[in-house]
Amino acid sequence: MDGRRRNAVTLEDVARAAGVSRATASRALLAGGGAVTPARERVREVAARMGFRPDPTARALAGGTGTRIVVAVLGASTDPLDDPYVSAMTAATAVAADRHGLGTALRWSPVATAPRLLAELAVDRTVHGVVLVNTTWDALDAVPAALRGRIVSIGVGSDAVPSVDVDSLAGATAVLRHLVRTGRRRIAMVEPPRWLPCAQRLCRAYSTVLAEAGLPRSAVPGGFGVADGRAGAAAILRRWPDTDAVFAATDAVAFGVLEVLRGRGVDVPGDIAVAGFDDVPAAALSHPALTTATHPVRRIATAAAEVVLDPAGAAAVPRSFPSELVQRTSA
Amino acid sequence: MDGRRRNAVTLEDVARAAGVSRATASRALLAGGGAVTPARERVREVAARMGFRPDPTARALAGGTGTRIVVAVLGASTDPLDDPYVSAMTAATAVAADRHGLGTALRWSPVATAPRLLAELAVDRTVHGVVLVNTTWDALDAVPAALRGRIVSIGVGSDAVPSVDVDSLAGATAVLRHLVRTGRRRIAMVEPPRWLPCAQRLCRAYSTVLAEAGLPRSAVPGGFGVADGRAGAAAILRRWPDTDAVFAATDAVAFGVLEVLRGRGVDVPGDIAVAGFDDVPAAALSHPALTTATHPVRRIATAAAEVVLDPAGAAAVPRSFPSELVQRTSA
DNA sequence: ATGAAAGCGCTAACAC
DNA sequence: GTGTTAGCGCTTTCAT
Repeated sequence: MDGRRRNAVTLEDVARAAGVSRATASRALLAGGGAVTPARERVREVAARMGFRPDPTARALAGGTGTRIVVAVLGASTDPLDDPYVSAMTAATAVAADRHGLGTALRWSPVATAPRLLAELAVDRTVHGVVLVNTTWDALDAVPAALRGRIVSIGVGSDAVPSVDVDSLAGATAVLRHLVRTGRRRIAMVEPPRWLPCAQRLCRAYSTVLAEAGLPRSAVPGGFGVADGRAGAAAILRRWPDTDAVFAATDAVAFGVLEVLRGRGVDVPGDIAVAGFDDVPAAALSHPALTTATHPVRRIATAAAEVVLDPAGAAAVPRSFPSELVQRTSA
Repeated sequence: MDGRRRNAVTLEDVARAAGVSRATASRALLAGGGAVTPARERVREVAARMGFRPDPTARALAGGTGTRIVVAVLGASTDPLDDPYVSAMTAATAVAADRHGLGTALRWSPVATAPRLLAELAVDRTVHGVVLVNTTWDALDAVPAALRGRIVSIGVGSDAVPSVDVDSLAGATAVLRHLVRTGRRRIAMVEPPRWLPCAQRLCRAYSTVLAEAGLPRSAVPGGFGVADGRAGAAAILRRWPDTDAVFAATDAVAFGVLEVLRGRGVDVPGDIAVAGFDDVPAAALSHPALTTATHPVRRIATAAAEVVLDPAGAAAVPRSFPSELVQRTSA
């Protein structure tokens, strides 16, 4: 298309200007906290003055480190692209990676074939790091050794795989306590999918809070989507007609619940309170506006990206984020 | 972290197996539709048999082509990350780029400094191509020559910059005709931001359809977001109390309008019909469910990515996508 | 058309 | 610690 682009100022230039070899210049610029030799300082200064920007591509080729961080989404649905949560996560990662001159890729796999996906990523020379979304225990066990140190999980982690997580137990507890505090006594729940480990905390919170309050349990299995909410609501109303609150495992599920209740002329929150989980953009816009638990998706994604982009500084990255009650009008 | 990763099968291996030099093998694999020499065929066959996957990183270093396609978003807001449309676009691009072993980056710039952003991208060796979102005429004029052939615009284009677009004139016309057909006679509009060229088509559709029907115009300036909808609705009700329909330039704006109407006890669609534009996920979930125009965001993003990823095959990529009325309950 | 050779810009062994 | 020497895997002159 256009003439070949050459790099503005290369390491070679910097080295020459600083009066050292390329290798020394390279080390001076790379070394995290090594000794503070005069040469090192000089190189750094010269590089800064000349506006040297290391070429990530060359770096990747020489070092065998890749050029992209891939967001690997495990799930039942065929396209995580329709999931606002996944899109937001990917976009935030794309911003974070950009700051390091790297790119981001989005790949999806059914939960069952996660091991194969991980194996592929492990041998792919273009992948710099991996962010696992919707992590399962099996997936954690299947992480190849070659991915160690450059993979991070959103949700549950393991000895080998660091994680960035949200305190969903606290968030769910806050939501449920809110329901109890506002006088609800027949609190039903549409559960999250069974295969997602970190979602089980919502079930724990449900059991705990209801036990504390001496209230009866009434939970039905569910999933991630609106359809699960519709089915769940129908089942709940059938089995426990005296239900006065529904805790949905995700906002999408809550929307399904709201739809069914509206269809049956049930007043929300008058007759039945409804609470979701996630605080997607639509939550604030629904009618009634959804009471839910909010999560800093952007900060979570940024933290995860940081962990794989700069393993050295990973220790300084916050790994746990809050899940907090947002009280709107549905509950 | 882990041992150096080497490529499974390199071009060198293929060349040797095919009994030719690396250069020949490279050419054989690259040439689009050159002559069909026996050697070329043999190389291709051998490569396929050996499962050769060219290393995008090496390719980028040698050829000066980059490793990532950057989604450059122009806008007034500080973070396009909160915009579901931008997130979806980025995620779809991240999937498309992945198929070519490349990554995606997301970068934002105020409309005013678009030229600077474009200049930066033009000299950045890591960028393979650019997808411009929310393109303005000024931005098109500012596209550096070095970006020619590897930049595509979503929305308006120019001689130098190909575009992937949606037929928003048709979509808006369909929405407005629907309002007229269902008996609305005082149709107001909350306009899109003035600086976005492709959005002006909605204004054109509004003028045309209303003129055709012999109806009076009542438009107020607006923007992209919920707040613009709130302000717009208030202004409209004040100036034209007999309004019986509102056409909002985006779904978010429509949500703002709905909020105000609900607050004033106006029945939608009984008293006033409301229609949006875009069909974001929340549109189907709002109450009343939003009548709007739907756009295949995913296909649009994929097409745009394809244009910059494979300029040779760009001619075969669909460049215009439909904008179609989705009738729900708000109008 | 093909091969030999020269890089792309950087990192990493290896000696000193 | 520093310089020297090899590459990383591919594309692209330049001769032939």
